Amino acid sequence: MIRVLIVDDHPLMRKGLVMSMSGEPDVKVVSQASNAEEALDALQAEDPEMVVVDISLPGMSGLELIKHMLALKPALRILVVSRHDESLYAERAIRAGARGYVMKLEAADVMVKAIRRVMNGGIYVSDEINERLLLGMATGRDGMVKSPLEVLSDRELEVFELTGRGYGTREIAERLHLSVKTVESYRARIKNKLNLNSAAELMQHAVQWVEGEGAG
Amino acid sequence: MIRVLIVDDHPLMRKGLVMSMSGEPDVKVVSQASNAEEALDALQAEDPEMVVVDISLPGMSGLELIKHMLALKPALRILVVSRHDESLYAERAIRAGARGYVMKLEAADVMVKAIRRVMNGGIYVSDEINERLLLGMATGRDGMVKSPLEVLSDRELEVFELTGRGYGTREIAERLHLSVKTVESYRARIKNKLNLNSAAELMQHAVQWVEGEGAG
DNA sequence: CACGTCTGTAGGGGATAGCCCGACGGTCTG
DNA sequence: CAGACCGTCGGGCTATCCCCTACAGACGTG
Repeated sequence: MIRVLIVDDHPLMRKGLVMSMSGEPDVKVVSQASNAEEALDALQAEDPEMVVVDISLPGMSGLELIKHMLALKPALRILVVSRHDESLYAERAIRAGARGYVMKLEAADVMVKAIRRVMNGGIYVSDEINERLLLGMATGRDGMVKSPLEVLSDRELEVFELTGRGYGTREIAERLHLSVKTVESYRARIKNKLNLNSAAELMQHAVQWVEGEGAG
Repeated sequence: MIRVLIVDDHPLMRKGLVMSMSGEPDVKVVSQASNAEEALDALQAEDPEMVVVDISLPGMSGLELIKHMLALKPALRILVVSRHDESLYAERAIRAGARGYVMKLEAADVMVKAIRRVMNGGIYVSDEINERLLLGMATGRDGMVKSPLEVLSDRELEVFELTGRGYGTREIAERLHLSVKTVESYRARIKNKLNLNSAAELMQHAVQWVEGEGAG
């Protein structure tokens, strides 16, 4: 029996995930959470074997959540679902320790397949992503298209995305539970990495990027 | 019996939507579609009373789809679900003829409530959005989103546009040969007119507007 | 192994921008 | 003609920006 915790801020999506697993007699959803705090609580309370987690939680702290959960339970199997088809999110997720990455656009049977693969000790990503990951490893991870996703660190990317969604420095700090000063540091580093000269330019590019990614 | 068509590009979300309605004996999902074309086909084939549609579809936007569907079946009741908490989307959706707007973040019972309200001839939006619409009506305008072009004065629009191009207050002042204080005044008035609460939000909307030149 | 670099976190301090006030003459409109 | 909107600014307080510094852990590379 595989005991699963679901973490997604969309109640309807949680329902969809539950339903997609309902056909599997040996898979049981033991708890659900809608944010990182609830997820960590549920992790302690229910001690599931697997967590299915949306990386785009409010505050986009999905990657952080993965790291925290693995710090608490290193043997935990984590499967990421995301609305992003951006394969670099997958790469980040895997690097953070997740065992699989499934796009929400994919059907329910893919979910089940991914869960089984992960429970058997494997890693599940789409063929396309798999190829890119292998390619990246083979070529020493450079020579691809330069996008914020490539250059920015996890934390920087979170700040970048929230910036693009119209949040101010203070709001971002609150959302990520960081000092305003830390957020300022990230913004400075982002500007540096992306060759931007002012906060206005940073905002502009962040908004454009978020728009283009369909994130939000 | 309310016959419902579901339009969403996420299979899991469709499952969630179906599940959220499964408790209602008089509501039946007769068809599902993952894009606008399928939706229009299903509309013709099944002739449902209601459509639950995600506005963020690939390709043709949900708003366009709504207009097309209403052109074909004017009596159709359309309920929009969206991942955006952006109230601008809700207003656009209602203006396009939808009878309701529900965020995916909200729970299943809200969905059911919204469906019932809409089927009874009403309109369902969140309290917050409702308040904004009423407020808009109370202050003269009919609550519909007007493009910045319509609401803003010439000078305000210039500032808005330059803001969206990534210029800071000082740069704008220089370009327009104005005092920084004057530019600040315009920005304040713009925020007021567009119901924006911070400089970050202003930037965000300005960038989006400049990008799409007012299209949604 | 030591050294540099990247990352995550954060503070100090001066410069700047944002934000809430008010103001004043002009235009347009009911 | 009163009232709203428009273009234009200032005062003054706060928040943000921006540049510097710091430091510990990870990571890599000579």
